[in-house]
Amino acid sequence: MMTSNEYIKKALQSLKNSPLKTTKQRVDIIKILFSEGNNHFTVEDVHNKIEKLGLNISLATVYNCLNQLTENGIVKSVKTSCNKIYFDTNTTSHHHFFCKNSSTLIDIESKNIKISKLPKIPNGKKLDSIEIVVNLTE
Amino acid sequence: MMTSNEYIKKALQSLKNSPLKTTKQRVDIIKILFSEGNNHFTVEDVHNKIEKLGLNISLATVYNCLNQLTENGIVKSVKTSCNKIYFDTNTTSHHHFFCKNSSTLIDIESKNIKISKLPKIPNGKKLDSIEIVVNLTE
DNA sequence: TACTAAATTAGAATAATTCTAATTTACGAT
DNA sequence: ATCGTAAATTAGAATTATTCTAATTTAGTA
Ligand SMILES: [Mn+2]
Ligand SMILES: [Mn+2]
Ligand SMILES: [Zn+2]
Ligand SMILES: [Zn+2]
Repeated sequence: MMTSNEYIKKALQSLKNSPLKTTKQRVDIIKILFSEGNNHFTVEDVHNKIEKLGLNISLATVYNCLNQLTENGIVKSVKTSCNKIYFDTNTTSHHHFFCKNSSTLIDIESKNIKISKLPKIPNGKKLDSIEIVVNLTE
Repeated sequence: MMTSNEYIKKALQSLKNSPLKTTKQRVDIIKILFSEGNNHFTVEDVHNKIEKLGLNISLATVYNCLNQLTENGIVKSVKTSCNKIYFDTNTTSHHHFFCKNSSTLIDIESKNIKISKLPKIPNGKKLDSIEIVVNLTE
């Protein structure tokens, strides 16, 4: 089990290894994202934390930053049956519980879910990924 | 295998059995939706067909109608990794291929996919539904 | 035929996200 | 250390999908 500081350090190292420049805004956002280990955030969530911390980062930068962290494999984006994009600090292949009442995502590790039968992929296409969402209610 | 006319008749009958009034607009939209048997439509798709047919149905009505058909179990809504809602004439429990290049949905019948292992549902919540999307590329 | 709740409509409003174009910054080269 | 430049940030406008509003029309019933 990694500590939150280890998560942050690892993500900051990935940022350094990426073609992205290490800006104050990106470092602050990474610290927010990874400070609780694996987690799921909307842009709104991140922007709220930024305001609470008294940091001044514009909404456009939050969008830019999260999209570029996604493009560079530092976070992952998850679409749910609600209309916002979630950003996921867990970049491994995994699945989710989604609670419709509280709009929260909970990780399901790949090893804890198993698909034992799949239809054949339509001609001319190839498999990209499988996303399983287990919707919950309270 | 049902003919498209049979699909349309069945859906119009469901409309009659629902608390919704049978209006010209709803009948036209149902004919568009079910004219090719099982299919998936965005609001834009339906509105384009309406314009092509020279029908005059406002966009607000297309939204109202599709939402009410969904609420009354005549169609089903599907969220994908693209940002539009898809409406599905197949109201049975089933899953989907989603081609990211062409933004098209293809049904996967429940019997052709099998989950043999699921983690336990978090305390205090109950299972609502499982949605599997098999993302494809071309 | 008349009544009334429901449906339709055009356009305004909203929500999430992306774009624009001006300013600022990171960082490699001097 | 300073400079030059491509990249990043920013505020605000624009866009996209969808919902809301409130006036008008219609379906189905009495
Ligand atoms: Mn949230
Ligand atoms: Mn479409
Ligand atoms: Zn996750
Ligand atoms: Zn379907």
